[in-house]
Amino acid sequence: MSKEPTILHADLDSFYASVEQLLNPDLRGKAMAVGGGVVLAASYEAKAFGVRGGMSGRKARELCPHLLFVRGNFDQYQRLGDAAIAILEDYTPLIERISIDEAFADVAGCTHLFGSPREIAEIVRRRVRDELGLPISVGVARTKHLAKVASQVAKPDGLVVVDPATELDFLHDLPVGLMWGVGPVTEGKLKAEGILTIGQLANAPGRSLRGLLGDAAGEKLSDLAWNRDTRAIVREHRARSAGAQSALGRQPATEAVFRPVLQHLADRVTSRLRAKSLAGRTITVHVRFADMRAVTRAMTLDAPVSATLIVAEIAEELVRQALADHPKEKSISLLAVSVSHIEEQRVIQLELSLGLDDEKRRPGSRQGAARWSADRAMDKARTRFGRDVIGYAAAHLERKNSVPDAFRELAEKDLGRN
DNA sequence: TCTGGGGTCCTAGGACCC
DNA sequence: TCTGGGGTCCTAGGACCC
Repeated sequence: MSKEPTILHADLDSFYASVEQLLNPDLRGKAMAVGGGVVLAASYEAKAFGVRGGMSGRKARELCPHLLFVRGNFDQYQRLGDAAIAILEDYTPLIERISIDEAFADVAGCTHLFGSPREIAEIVRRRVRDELGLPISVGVARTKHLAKVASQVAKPDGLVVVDPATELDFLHDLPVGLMWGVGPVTEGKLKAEGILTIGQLANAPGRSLRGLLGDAAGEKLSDLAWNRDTRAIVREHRARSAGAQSALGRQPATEAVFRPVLQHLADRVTSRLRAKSLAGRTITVHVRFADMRAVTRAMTLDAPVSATLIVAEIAEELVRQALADHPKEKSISLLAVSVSHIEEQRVIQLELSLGLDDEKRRPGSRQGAARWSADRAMDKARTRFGRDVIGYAAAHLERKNSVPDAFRELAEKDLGRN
């Protein structure tokens, strides 16, 4: 591992809210939030009242009665998030984008051109402020985890460089909740053991930690607490799954309700897969009941699929199973469809998408094999669920989106190259 | 207090194979 | 007839992240 801290973690502050305050001067200095039913992002002025992302709009208004809500300008978020990443790219190609507003960068190879990591971080922060008008916090350290912790400590609108000589001193005084992988549940378990700081976690016996949190999590947190983080910057991640979900409020758990929703979700997912020449073998559905309890049903096929109708029919059958297993649940509040075990599927993609896309041109000799695979997958489904599972489904869905499509697209991860 | 949408990884138990 | 161990895959559920 290198001696110098060259990993930057750059994180735009309260991103959506900052963009809204940038676009509309009337919102500056005010407690405001993006969203409606749910808070997608809150300004620092709102956070001072305890308003947090993910919180229901009602709860947020309780905490902060004068809170201003704005609908999102999602295309602007995409544009400005990309622009901030582009500024980082002026200094190094070694960038791992985590989300729309957050990225790691390794500047080890470019300090001779642009100065020390601290200087590069300062330049990036100034340029994002000057050119885009947005606050961004940056952490600089020897490891990804420490850089990320540092950027959280730096917020709002700050820079923290962790000196390698004192990194454990820096880390060990901080609360465990700042660690990557410690959420509310883990934090609660640790607290029950009297472990409140990262230092206390570091000094807890590894065995008891693994017993408390499981082998993998115990091991990982122990490593992170001692700053034994060996993860490198990864520029491109291959997608392992793709999914879509829709909150329904509270609707009767009937075929008339779930069929059109599942067809819409299947179409969203498979069209994304087909666009990247991908297909997947495992179809998973989530059903959340009115009481917020959720169940999962999954089925793995012999061959990968990406056709809307196949995924939709299997999803419907899985939902029927889930409902049959919970006969007392009369209402559902959310449905989700996801496809995993994803593989590249250039040839079969063309076949399965026949009639759905424009791509009908293909070498005739491949048709047989592709059809065979599709049929085999269908046969597997029929073996499991009965003859008439796979058929033609019509229903088109006209529905009022609970969330704008632009936000869905924002949340989608790029499934990969191509 | 009834909460969006898109992901990753881990665990435990069971089926199945050698 | 009863009994072992190791490995892989699948399913269901859960925690966590942005």
